[in-house]
Amino acid sequence: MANKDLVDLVYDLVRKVPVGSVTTYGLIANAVGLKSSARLIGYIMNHAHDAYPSVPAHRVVNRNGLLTGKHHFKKSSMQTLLEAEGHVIVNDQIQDFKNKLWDPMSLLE
DNA sequence: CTGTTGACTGCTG
DNA sequence: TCAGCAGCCAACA
Repeated sequence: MANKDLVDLVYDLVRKVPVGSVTTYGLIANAVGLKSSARLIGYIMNHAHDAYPSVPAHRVVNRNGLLTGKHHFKKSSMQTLLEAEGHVIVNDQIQDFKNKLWDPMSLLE
């Protein structure tokens, strides 16, 4: 098992986010060891469109549960995708966000 | 090689 | 409570 690039590691982690749950940039950054570099996650997710298999970037939001990256979804709206998975979006924000939040560290443990 | 940018977060005033 | 600033790391010009 060769060491993957940081980008691939983030992709793989996001793909493992369970349906009906969401995670945050900060938690992902922490899970890959970057801890304070949530911005990198955002930058990496920008490239996620070119990643294969496709990365469910719509399950990744900022720590407030706000759909900060929805503007980057060209085909389908981020909100639509989340609602299709059972999430409730109001004012670009996930309702009951804390209850739906999934910590990637729990997978690594 | 150097500087800028970015789907963020946390602290400080 | 709200607004502003600094920090973090990688990719691109």
